[in-house]
Amino acid sequence: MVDSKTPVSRAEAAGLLAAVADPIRLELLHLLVGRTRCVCDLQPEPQIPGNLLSYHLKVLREAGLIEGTRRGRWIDYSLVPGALERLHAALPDPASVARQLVVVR
Amino acid sequence: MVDSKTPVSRAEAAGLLAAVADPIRLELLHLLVGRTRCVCDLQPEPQIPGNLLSYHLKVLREAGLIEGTRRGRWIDYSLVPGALERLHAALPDPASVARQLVVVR
DNA sequence: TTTTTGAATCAACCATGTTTGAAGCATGCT
DNA sequence: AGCATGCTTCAAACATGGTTGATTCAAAAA
Repeated sequence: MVDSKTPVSRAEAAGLLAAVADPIRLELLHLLVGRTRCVCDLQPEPQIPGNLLSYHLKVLREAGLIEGTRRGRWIDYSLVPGALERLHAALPDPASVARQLVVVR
Repeated sequence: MVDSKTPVSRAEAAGLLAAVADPIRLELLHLLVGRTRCVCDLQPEPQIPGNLLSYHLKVLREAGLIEGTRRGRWIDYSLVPGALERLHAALPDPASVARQLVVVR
């Protein structure tokens, strides 16, 4: 039974993975797992200039993985619902290997 | 309980994902799920020149995701055991979000 | 041994992505 | 209004990655 909202072409899947295939962006994603954070405490280790941080947030935003909402002077970022599921769905499913090991011959 | 053979730093994880964040390589990976194939029938759609195919296979090989063994004039490629699991482990775990939704605050 | 086949490698070229520095914009404070 | 803060945007410099064409290599066939 397959997730029907993921009709991902290979190109789309690759694009989604590319958004995350960067140490800084992967770190940002981890910082956002399960919580919302203001840009100001979204600094990875080691620290990076603010405009660079902005750039990487933009890449994740344009990939539809995160979203930001303004709160006064600050902008809070959080994962878009289903973002992690969509990422995993972009990868081949390990379970299908097991199935083939059983069925094929 | 965490998979102990995955002490992946963010940089390592990002590198692994980068190996797969390309439409051609993602397609190659899918072609190898559950079966071994000779390079000659590893042609993605649309077809690509042989040397380019070789290049992409090399990227996947150097990432430790696939391996090739020579059989006469041909070389058979297959997934390295655990390759798909390692890829998924490079992404944040969706389950941990659920946990935080329950535990936090 | 020469030729053919399947595949890898190399160097050059082109395209894309990342980083930097400077400028811009919205919000809130005085 | 004027100024400070938090964040984004822009253009230029730089680095990396993908593609191409030519060459090389190993194994098998002639």
